[in-house]
Amino acid sequence: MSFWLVKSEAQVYSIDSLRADGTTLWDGVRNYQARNYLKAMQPGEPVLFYHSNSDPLAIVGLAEVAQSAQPDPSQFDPDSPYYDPGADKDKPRWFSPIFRFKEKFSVPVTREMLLHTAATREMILLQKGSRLSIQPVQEKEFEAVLALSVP
DNA sequence: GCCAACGTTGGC
DNA sequence: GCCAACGTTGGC
Repeated sequence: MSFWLVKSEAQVYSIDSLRADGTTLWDGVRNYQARNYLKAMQPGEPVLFYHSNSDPLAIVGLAEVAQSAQPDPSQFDPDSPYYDPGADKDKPRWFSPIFRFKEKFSVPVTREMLLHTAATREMILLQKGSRLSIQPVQEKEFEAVLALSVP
């Protein structure tokens, strides 16, 4: 069982968008390391949902993997901003799991809180220059985030 | 708005 | 295969 964190800009796709949709195909990721993590995700695994480029910067809720990765359809769509002319239908380059909404935290777990908590201070999210939009999270970090989300 | 940290591209 | 130029991410 692995634990994950995904980043999303609140103005683009927020935890409220996910709650409204119920489930969503996580398309458009065009980074190989992130792609490898997406492919490793298994149904039922928990996914922390982080708002980047937002105020507050915070983990705002919890999702889970509803379905493991399938070829990302946007790579084949010339009208999509995520179109990849180098992608081959027989050998897709990019993959998308489906996430399911679980909960929106009543208390957003802010970057500030994470930095000031011993158990979360070392998260990849907080490392200087880390731009990975899909990250593995240690179990102890995951548990600490849930604890912080309880008022 | 700035800029550091990366990832990617393309000329050689 | 190197590396400079460029584009993007994302915190501040």
